[in-house]
Amino acid sequence: MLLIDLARTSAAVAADSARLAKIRHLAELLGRVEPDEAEIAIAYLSGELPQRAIGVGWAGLQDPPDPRLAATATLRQVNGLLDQIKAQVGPGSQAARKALITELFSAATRQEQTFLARLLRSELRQGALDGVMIEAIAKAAEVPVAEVRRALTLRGWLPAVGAAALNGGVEALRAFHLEVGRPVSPMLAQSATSVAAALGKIGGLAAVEWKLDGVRIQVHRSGETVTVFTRTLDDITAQVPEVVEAVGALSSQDLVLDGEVIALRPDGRPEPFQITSGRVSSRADVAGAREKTPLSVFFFDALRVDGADLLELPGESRHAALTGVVPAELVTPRLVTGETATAEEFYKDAVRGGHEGVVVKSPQAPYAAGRRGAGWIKVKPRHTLDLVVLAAEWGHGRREGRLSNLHLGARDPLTGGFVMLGKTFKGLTDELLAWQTERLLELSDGPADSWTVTVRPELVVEVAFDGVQQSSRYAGGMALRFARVLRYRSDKSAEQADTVETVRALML
DNA sequence: TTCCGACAGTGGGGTCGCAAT
DNA sequence: ATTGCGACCCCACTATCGGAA
Repeated sequence: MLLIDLARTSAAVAADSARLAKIRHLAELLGRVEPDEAEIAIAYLSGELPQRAIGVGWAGLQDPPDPRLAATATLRQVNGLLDQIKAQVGPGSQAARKALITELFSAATRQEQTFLARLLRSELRQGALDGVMIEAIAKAAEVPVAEVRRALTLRGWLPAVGAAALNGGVEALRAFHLEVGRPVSPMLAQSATSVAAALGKIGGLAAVEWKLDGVRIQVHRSGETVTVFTRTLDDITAQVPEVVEAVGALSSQDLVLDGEVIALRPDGRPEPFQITSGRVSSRADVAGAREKTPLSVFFFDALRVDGADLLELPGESRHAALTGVVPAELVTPRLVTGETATAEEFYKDAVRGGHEGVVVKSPQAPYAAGRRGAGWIKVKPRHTLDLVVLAAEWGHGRREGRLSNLHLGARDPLTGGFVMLGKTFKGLTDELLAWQTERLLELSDGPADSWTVTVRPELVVEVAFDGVQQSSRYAGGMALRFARVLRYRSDKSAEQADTVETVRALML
């Protein structure tokens, strides 16, 4: 199959807003792909690379060569070049990758170049990724969608599942099963604004668990071999020997567990997320890092215990299996209750202990691998501040032509100026985007550069955020975590905005 | 007919490893 | 030694489609 076939399909998918039409376009293409190219086609058209990451990003794609006129590149050729690009390491690799990118783009037409650039930047922008591709695969292979979803749950990588469906039908899909050593996409949680709201969504009895501010892990054990995966299924076994030892010490030889690693201080309170994150991603001198910043591990779910797959079982049964093989000190603190007051007290305890909040879980829900299931609902406290807009950046994609990303500042009473605390683009409706674009252009005091408009500091915006973290990026040494806009405060002037002292007090 | 679940898109701060300067 | 880039850790929120109610 030719690359141009994919580029054309992608353009057609982008041009139709209806999901069913997108599915038709994708299924039509999958219906004529050759068996040995199915994996490549599915990967590209769902916005990922079979190589996963190849070391080329936004900067590496600047100044593409002139496109050619005839479309002759095949999927096999393109994918072979991507393999070569990924294989470049060591001194001179940047130039070597650049040369291969030039070779790749020189062999592409204009439409193919556009498709490749979007694919390599992970910005396909065709309104279809895995979710739509699953349906397209089912349609093209003439198998039930549920069969594709089930196989994906167990295999974790859609191109492999899709190729099996196209080439082997339902039987090939049914051959997928949970394998120790091969990670499963972790189940994710929805959010609620309060414990009461979360309990309301679950209805009746619920399990309430501490939400620890660490790194999600999935641990597999087969005999003496323990492997640790992250949320995106990366293998971090070498960075977390504490986890390997803890699971290796359990009596059960055959396990798949879901949990969190976190750096705790000697008094048991959590370190800031930055500390845990740094420790987990640090590959050099793990033993030394471990001395300084030991990791603790807590498990909250079990997907497999001693040969039994538990994914389909209710949450309570999985948790019973977990506590059957893991000692209490390695299990995330948890309470089962139907009482709102009891659950709220537990939540307050967690927050007082320095933790993120809680996850409220349905005792009945199965493990919805790879999905944001309604069976898990997280609740976290929310801080708010009234901050001043210092500048705004032009948006991309559907926000093109709109001022989108706001630079947020707190008042500094000492200087009479403002200290930047970060940016946010979240929480804005289309209506608000239109309004702020107009208003900010009125307040503009000239563009700082081609994508940022600086403004007179007059507009006050109420911002919600999860916490304040240390920052080397901003002059005040602080940055907001997960800032989002709640509303503009047209009733307030900049002199009434919150001050840096208020923010600094939140960091302690 | 209305409601709501699932998905895609739009980007945020921080940290590490690596290659280039 | 420092800098820039890519990848990945944490992530919130809105708009939209189409099936469920």
